[in-house]
Formats: sequence, C-alpha cells, structure tokens
Amino acid sequence: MLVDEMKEMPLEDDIYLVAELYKNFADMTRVKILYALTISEMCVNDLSEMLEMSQSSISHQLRVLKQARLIKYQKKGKNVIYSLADDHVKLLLDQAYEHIKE
Amino acid sequence: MLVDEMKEMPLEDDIYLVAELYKNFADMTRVKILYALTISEMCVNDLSEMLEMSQSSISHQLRVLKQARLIKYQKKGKNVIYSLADDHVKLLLDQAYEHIKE
DNA sequence: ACTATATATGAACAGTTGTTCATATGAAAG
DNA sequence: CTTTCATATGAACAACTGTTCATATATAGT
Repeated sequence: MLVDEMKEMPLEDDIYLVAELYKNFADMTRVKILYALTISEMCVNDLSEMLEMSQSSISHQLRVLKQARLIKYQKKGKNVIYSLADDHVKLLLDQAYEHIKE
Repeated sequence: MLVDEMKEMPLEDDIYLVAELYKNFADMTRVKILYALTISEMCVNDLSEMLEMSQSSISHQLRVLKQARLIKYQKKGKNVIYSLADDHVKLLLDQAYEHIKE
C-alpha cells in the first residue's frame, strides 16, 4: 500500500478546478483543435479548413481554450498562430486515448 | 524525437469517444462521486450523505457514470454498493489534479 | 485613404445538462 | 401481504453550451 494513497476528499475548490479543466475536453471541437495543435502550431484559418468548421466557431472555441490556459498564441503579421500551452495538454489527451482503446 | 509521436489526426469516432469520456469528469457532482469511490466503495445513501446532496441527484449521476463504465455496482441486501470500474479512473483524476496543482 | 484578408466578438437560438419533485420499483422485516 | 427502507426513474424546468449570422477590429498591401 502506497504511503501517499488518498484517503480524504480533495477540497471543494480543487474539485471545482478539476471539473473546469475537464470541461475543456468535453467537446469534440475543442478536442479536435487540441489534437491538431499537437501536430503543429496553426493559425485560425488553418484550423478552420483542417477541421472543416466555420472560422467563427473555431475562434469562439479558441477563446475558451485560451482562457483555460491550454493554448497560447503569437501574432505573426495578419495571422494569429496558436499552439499548445505545454506538454501536459498532450498527456491528458493521450491518457484518454489509452482509456478508450483498452 | 519519439518514433511514435503523433503526426495525424485521430479518427472522428475516436475523438468522439475522448470527448464523451471527458464529459463524465466535467461536472463537480460526478467528480465528487468518483473521488469518494477512490476512498472506499459506498452505497447510494453513503454518497448522498457524504456529499450532502439529494439521493435523487446522486442516483441520476451514478447512472451516467455507470453507463460510461467508470463505476460498477453490486447488490447487497437492500443496498447497492458502487465502486470504481478500474484503476484507470483514479489515474484520470490524478492527472487532472497534478495539472491544477502545477 | 481604400481594399482585402484574418481574426474576434456579440446576439440569438436550439440543444443539452443537472437538479428537484413526485412516484415507482424492489428487497427485507414484521 | 403490508410496511419500511434503499434506490431508480420520469417529467418539468432553469441554466449552460455551441453554432450561426452579422458585424467589428486589426493588419497588410495597393
């Protein structure tokens, strides 16, 4: 038995944060965007074409992911290049992928 | 560079499953239930009291988690004892916890 | 300054979700 | 077999979410 095994509930605030984090992954469009960005950083239009979805829809969802700090962006001329905020994001995707493939 | 690094989008169906999986974790009540069950298996009334929520609400959410195969149950007299389906579930919780604590 | 291109944003709307309330089911005890 | 306790379920409703459409902002090129 591991010493650090959990035997108590986490704090309400932490549970809130966990649920909020997972909400970002609870929609196909956002998961697609995140997967796309694991392949390569991309501008809004690239994402829009690659995922065959309206620019507006992509843009709205990018805002959600941005606010959750799962992605970051950098302006380049007329474009805005989005990329994953860190490796943790891919880890979360991979973990889910493993789960559904078991 | 890792050999198995992803350079393609997963299939639409797999993305759907990933999003569906994460939906289960995208609600505080369900996350609370799952955390509670990492501590110990429990009947509906235990959960209801522990989380200070109505029996009906807990029962509805247990159904969702059951359908997602994240929990299993076993009847014991008048009670129904719920427990986590497998270790993977705790892993998914832990991963999120790490993320919010970084 | 004007035009074209890229992105962001707000309102509106439909679809989904989580809770409550009332009630049903089911099992055990008397 | 009736009562009690534990759980499940359905309808109703409010809140939330994701898309579309229209429009705003911003940058680059002419």
